Amino acid sequence: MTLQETLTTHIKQAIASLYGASLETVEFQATRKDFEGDITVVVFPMLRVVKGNPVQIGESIGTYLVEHVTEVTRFNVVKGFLNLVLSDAYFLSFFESVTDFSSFGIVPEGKDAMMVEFASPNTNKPLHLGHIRNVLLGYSVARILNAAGKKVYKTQIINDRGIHICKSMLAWKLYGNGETPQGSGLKGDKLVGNYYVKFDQEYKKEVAALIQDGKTEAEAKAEAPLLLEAQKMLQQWEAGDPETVELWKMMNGWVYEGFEKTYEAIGVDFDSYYYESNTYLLGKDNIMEGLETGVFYRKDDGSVWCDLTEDGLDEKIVLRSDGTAVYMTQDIGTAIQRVKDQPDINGMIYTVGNEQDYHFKVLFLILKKLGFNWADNLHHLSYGMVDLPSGKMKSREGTVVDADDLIAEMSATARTISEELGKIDDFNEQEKEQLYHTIGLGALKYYILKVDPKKRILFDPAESVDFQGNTGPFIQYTYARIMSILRKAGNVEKLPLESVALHTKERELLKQLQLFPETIQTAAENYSPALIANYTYDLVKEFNSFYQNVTILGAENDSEKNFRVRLSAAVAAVIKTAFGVLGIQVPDRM
RNA sequence: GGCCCCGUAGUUCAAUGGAUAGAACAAGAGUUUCCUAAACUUUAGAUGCAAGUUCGAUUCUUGCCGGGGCUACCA
Repeated sequence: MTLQETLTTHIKQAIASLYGASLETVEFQATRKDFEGDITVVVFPMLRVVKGNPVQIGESIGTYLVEHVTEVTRFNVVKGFLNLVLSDAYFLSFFESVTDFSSFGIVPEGKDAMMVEFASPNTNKPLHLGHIRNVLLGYSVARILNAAGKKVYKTQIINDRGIHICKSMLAWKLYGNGETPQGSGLKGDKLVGNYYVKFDQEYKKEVAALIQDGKTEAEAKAEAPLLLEAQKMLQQWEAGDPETVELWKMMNGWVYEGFEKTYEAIGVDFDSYYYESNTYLLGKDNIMEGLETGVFYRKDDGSVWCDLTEDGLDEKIVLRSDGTAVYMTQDIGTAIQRVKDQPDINGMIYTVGNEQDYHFKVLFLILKKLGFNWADNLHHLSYGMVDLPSGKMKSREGTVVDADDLIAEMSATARTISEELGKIDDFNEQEKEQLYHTIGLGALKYYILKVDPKKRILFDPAESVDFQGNTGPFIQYTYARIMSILRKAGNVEKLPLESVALHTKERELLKQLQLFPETIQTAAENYSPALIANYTYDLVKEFNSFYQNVTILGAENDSEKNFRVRLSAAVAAVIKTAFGVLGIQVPDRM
């Protein structure tokens, strides 16, 4: 039984015996720093069943608890807040009860499985800052769910077909002179992306020329020879024309090699891949079944729709009049296919930008209407756009922040700062590179993950990311400093804690540590890496305050020293776990 | 027009309906004979506007004002 449960039981008894009333629930919160106490009982809600002055009620409950609960040593009441002071023994026994802080808060993986989709790139251009936010969110949510006991499959759907892919293929064919990644030394995705930009440039020239000749803008855009040729290429691809398919395979292959390098640099991986070229015909059968059961209906022109007006949404088309699929058709089919492929999953998370909020609302509703029991466990992990000071990122115009460039820049910043500090001069070049990468990436990941996903991020590459204050490197630094203490402390055997009297700072640290398992659970329920990030920062602040105010290695006696070293080790272990679920590494030295 | 999201210090972010709205950066003032100063301590500074619900509202409701998005037989 947790302390909260114990307290709840006793408070209910107190209310029953003192006032003859019965309480449903008791509300707790952490005591604010300005007041004495560790845990606070909010009296106000009790006024519904107990008539009286909140302060008096608080006083009488407090008196009762001190008498009946050994962990409560004293109390004070401010307005309607009953602040309880807990005994040292309570905190120390919590500390003793955790045998291994490196797995503290982690729930062992159970059978309940989820699939998390993220990344979802197009194969006509490299990954950019927007993808980074997507990938970091998706990956850390996958890890958080896993830490909370779920089995998790990480997947992505790759948009590897369509007119936009044909555009870069066509441009390469016309202007490429057989350029290859091997020959040019360019990363495959970069090379292909260049031709996508090239297509747009040439296309714009053609459009301008046509307008010169007297066409309207709309006509010019529709009739430009390059576009017509790209459309023809798409038809050839769909018809299975060997030459086109061959070109498509080759260029996509280059892109995948490039993507893999980027994923490796970011430090993420996937368990499965879905390709749109395989899934774009899926879903039609499911539509036909839904037509029979009355979930969908057919209009006179032959198109098939789903009427969602009763649910406050519009009518949605799910099959064109010519019988071909739309985006929605595919997503319905893909979702169903995934459950077939991986029958143990009972829910999916889609990491996709918030411009598709409506699409997923509709998708989930349709799947529910189709009667799938897992449709209740679908979640759109929706996130805001990443904007630049110059405005929106547009890949066709080349105004994007490239993922690889950004990571390299972050490492370079880490290098500059580290070299100035000169703390790792004894590292060899390879070790240094590794460390700069860890720090630079840590800065980037933390910067993005600490923000509520719903909010837009304004990212200024020029100012780059800070390394001071509430940042990844600050937390990594604290970890490295603790590791240094532990190296100096040597092997520490556990001494009994009975003689230890808790310092205020030690109390605060223990309280913060205690919150970790709950934080993981809440983060998993809310799909929120930001909660973990902010928790970790609070823990680190607490540790730094402890570190500055208390001597660890030079403590007055052996048992104090022993306790402080073990406490530091516990903090380090929790930082490592917390950052682990965010997908951020921590260095032993920096 | 309809629907959705966001508006908190100069800036970037916090705050299960709870106490005097927390941090960080930038600005000012301090702290290193001592375990890594990428640190710590400290001063000043904010809920877009107006109503409502409540013992209590940054949080919930409504209206307005600002920013963004969706509203394709595109994906």
